Amino acid sequence: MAVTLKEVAERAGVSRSAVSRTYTDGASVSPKTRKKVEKAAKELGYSPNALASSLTTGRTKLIGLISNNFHNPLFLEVFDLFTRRLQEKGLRPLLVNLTDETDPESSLRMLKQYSVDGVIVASSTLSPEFAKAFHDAKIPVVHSFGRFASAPDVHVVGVDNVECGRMAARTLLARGYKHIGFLGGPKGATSTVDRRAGFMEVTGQAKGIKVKESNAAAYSFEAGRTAMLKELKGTHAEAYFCGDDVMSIGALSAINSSGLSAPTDIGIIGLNDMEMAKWENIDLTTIRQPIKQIVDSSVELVMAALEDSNRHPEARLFSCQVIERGTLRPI
Amino acid sequence: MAVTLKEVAERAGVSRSAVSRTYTDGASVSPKTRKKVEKAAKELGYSPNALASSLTTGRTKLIGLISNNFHNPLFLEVFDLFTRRLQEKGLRPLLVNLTDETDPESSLRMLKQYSVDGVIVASSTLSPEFAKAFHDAKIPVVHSFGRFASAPDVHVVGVDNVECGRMAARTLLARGYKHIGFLGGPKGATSTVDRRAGFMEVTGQAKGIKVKESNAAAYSFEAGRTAMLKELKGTHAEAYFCGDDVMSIGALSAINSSGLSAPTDIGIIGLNDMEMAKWENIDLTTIRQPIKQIVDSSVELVMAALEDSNRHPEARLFSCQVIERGTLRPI
DNA sequence: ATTCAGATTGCAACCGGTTGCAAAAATTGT
DNA sequence: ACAATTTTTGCAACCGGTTGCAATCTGAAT
Repeated sequence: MAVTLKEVAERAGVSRSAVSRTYTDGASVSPKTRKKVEKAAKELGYSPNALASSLTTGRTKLIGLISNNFHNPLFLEVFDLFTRRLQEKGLRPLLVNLTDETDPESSLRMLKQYSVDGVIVASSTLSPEFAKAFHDAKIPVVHSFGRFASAPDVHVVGVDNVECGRMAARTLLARGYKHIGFLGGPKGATSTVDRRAGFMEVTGQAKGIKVKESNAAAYSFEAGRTAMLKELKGTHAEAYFCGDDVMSIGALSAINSSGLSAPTDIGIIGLNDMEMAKWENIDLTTIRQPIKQIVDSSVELVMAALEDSNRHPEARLFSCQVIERGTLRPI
Repeated sequence: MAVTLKEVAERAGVSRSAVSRTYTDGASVSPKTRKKVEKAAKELGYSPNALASSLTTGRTKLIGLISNNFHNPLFLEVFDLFTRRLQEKGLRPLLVNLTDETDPESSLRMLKQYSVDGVIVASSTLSPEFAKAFHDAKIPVVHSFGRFASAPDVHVVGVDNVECGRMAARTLLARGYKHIGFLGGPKGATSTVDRRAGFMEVTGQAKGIKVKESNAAAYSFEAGRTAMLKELKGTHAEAYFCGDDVMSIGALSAINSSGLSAPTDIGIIGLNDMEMAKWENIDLTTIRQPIKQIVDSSVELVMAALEDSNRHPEARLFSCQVIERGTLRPI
């Protein structure tokens, strides 16, 4: 098998502790022994067993990265950012795909078995109870893209979805749309609920505005398309705020198949600003979530929580921004 | 911290071995003690520390999942499938994002440190040397979506890209295109090289066919779009085989921005059949890679390699299939 | 040369489990 | 009831490291 500390010690003619200390920073080793150890280690091709050391140190540098968003292209970007950032910080992502079939209990148990130092839950649709389960198991957890709460149970990093809803509404009103639609994501999702609240708040206060609302079955292309096709059968609004970018693209597809086009016949504003949104054939006006900042902040927060395990739960919010492209008429 | 085996043993009034054996299958424990142990474990909320046991058993059930494809939507599907499958088999994916900046050496070292049982390299563009490095480190490795070789250095699961090239060429010829184009991915990638070879083989044997070729800088939307825009400046072919689906979508976007359309003015056939390809606004004719089979087979193969570590390297190939949609004219 | 503080070193116990082995208990056969 | 098996059990050593502690070494100060 692999080369062990003992073999290196023998070869270098020092004690096992000396070898160990060479690879532990802050430990006291003379330059001379360090040299000897490093030489022997190189010759033998030794690298310390991180798992064995975790036994005594109590730190594995393993971070559970849990998500159920394996169909939303935005999350490929999110995973990219998370893995890069964690790697930079010397942490290792243990990926968990929380499908509908897998029971959360068993995922939790397995993460405990692998003694992850912390957990990042990357999902807007996941129930807060799930994140809370980790909290109860005394594992630091950060809920990324989670729901804002003024007194959160667990650390949350994300955007204020209520404000996103307001922002979308204001954007549509500013462009003079009089009949506007809220085409939300799945009704149960907290993100949908919050965005709707903000949206309705602003539109409710405006004069002479007609609002209609409906929901798609999921944050997906098909669901967005289906929902928009349904809209087009009745009297549709002049512009819609869609649940997210993927749904928006589905909606646009529905609009085009019906012989209409955006923004001429119907305006669309999405949410997320995933990479595809700026593809020239999509050119979607949308509200950008600052995913890089959310990711970086989540990693930073989970590391901080590692240091101080009963750190008080904290909510970090980032502001969104309207990205003007070609699916809303100009102001 | 967490509850340990010792505490359970004390509570149950049995030896530590008894507890250990309760959680090791195949071990000899009487139903009576097992009951006692399970009771105590439940009361204490005990779950065995997988890392500690790996120390003696030599198995972590950790599988390194390495990729550099964090921008190709196909790979979100691939990650979804991999994580699900690995989870089903009781294995845990340790995700590694091999960016251009990260040096492969250090990733290898880190995976060794975490004593992963095996490694799956999921990438078509990754150099075979990289996969080989693991092989040399005596870690079972499967190169998924890798290049076929009749005498492979490491296990490979994927498709025969040469045959894909032939298939694309035949499909175009069958539709009567006389002037056809190979719009490949990055020139260095083995997948590009192989597909080109197959494509040229078939077109070279056909009579009266004019072939032109060029390459995009990457398997990406932008690169595909840019490459196609360039084509459109000169005299373009009647139909193109594009490097992959994302590139195809970029190419289609270029075609549309130029006031042309597929398949009327130009035909496009892609490769992969990622989910987006069947979106109604894309409706891309393409060659399907059976990614589910590739993934399942990769997991199966890595498990087999775990059993028998000096199993002979094996190449598993799956056949592709043309999926007819709307970007090529009918036969 | 002597003293003494600070740096370096090795010993041995420990982290949370597993496992070979021999002793103890349960089962079987007569 | 007794011997021969088979099963179950606990002891103790081990997996690959870390770390508190006491012993040793070093160099500066006297």
